[in-house]
Amino acid sequence: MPRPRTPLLDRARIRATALDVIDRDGLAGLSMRRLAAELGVRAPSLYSHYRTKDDLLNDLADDIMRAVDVSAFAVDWVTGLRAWARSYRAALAAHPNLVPVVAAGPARRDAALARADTVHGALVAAGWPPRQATMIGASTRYLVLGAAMASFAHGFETDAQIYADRYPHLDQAHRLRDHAAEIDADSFTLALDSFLHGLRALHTDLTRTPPA
Amino acid sequence: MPRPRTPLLDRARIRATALDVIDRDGLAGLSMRRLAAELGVRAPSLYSHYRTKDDLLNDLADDIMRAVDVSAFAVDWVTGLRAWARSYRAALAAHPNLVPVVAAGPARRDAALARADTVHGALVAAGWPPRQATMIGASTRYLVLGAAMASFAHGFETDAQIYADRYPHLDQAHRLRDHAAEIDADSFTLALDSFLHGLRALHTDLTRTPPA
DNA sequence: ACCTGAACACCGTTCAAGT
DNA sequence: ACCTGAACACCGTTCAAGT
Repeated sequence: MPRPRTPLLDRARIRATALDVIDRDGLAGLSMRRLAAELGVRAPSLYSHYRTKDDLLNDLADDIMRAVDVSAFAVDWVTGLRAWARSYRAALAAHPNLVPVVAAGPARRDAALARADTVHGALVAAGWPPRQATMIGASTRYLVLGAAMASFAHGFETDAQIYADRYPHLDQAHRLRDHAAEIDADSFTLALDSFLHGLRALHTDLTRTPPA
Repeated sequence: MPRPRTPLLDRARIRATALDVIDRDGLAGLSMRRLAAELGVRAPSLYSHYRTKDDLLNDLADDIMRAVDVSAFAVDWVTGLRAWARSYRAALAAHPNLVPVVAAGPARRDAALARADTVHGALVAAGWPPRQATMIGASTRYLVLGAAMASFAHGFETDAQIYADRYPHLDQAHRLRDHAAEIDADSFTLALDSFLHGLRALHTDLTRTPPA
């Protein structure tokens, strides 16, 4: 089948199908050949639309980042930070198999950088020194990506009871496996709230003691 | 070359060489063929010692985890938690290319599970309810793995100045790229201290209000 | 401009064969 | 028991060829 009047592929359709495959079969389940087959086409055709598989994956990650909401910084920096972190986590949880790609770095991703820019600007506007603002953004990112990546649910997903007798203290933890998703959510909330609690204390000190 | 009197390979030598290759060329740089070549042998020989590449990678991750120190829980739970988190982070920073394997889950790793068991036991002994102890362990793991995975240094390692005009607030952040490792270290400390600060407050409430 | 078959240089893993 | 060559079923990507 040579070039048809109307193209068989476009970037949006390639991305949508690629994301489906990744959600269904995992990141390792996506190959250019399998993706092409899913699209009714041969692998080399994809290279007419995406220069490399890596470019495609980065575009998918950028799509994910577009769902992250930083609008709550308009209220105040604590509200903004909490809402940012929570929507960031939700965006990743919607496509857990793609998290390693997102974690690999925002280097070339517009949506990720635009949001980082907003966060940094809002924190500086709230009185944080630029370096602290950078650190707060980085810390929050650690927490969100760590929670998405190292989720309790994922960590213990296989072979459950086996450890019970060898690691007595983990027995409790393992019996909680059924509620793993809930534990992940609560652990994230605990970490985020504690973090914000500490930051608020720091910010108070900061505004009480003006820079010399 | 058929079977020599003394075996050419053993698991320890395979692991040492594999870790060298990963440190030097990245996780994607390790293939069974390249590893075999480095060891002066053919790829199939490796399967006489390791059942799969995955088993080998998990053994490497377990080696890393063996360097993680949980002994400070003997002092008190805050000291223990801080020392655990810091030595965990240091262990990962020593082999950053292996972090994705560690993050993928401790499911089958003795060293990781033994440490998780100690942490959980120490927290419960300090008066935390088992579920809270699980959450604290999970949260700390999020933070450590997130910091190792989503390091600021790594995220912006390529193309620096390009973003400066497009994302004005990030200009500062990018000019700090030279100190990226330092920013990562300080961000981790900030997040960890804030987290522990919040936990201490929770623990005080907990011991003041005994369970009904 | 977009899709194709064929090809290149790789993968992880299996297996029969050698000693 | 340990190592080998050959093979299987894959990869990402390139490229000349077709329309």
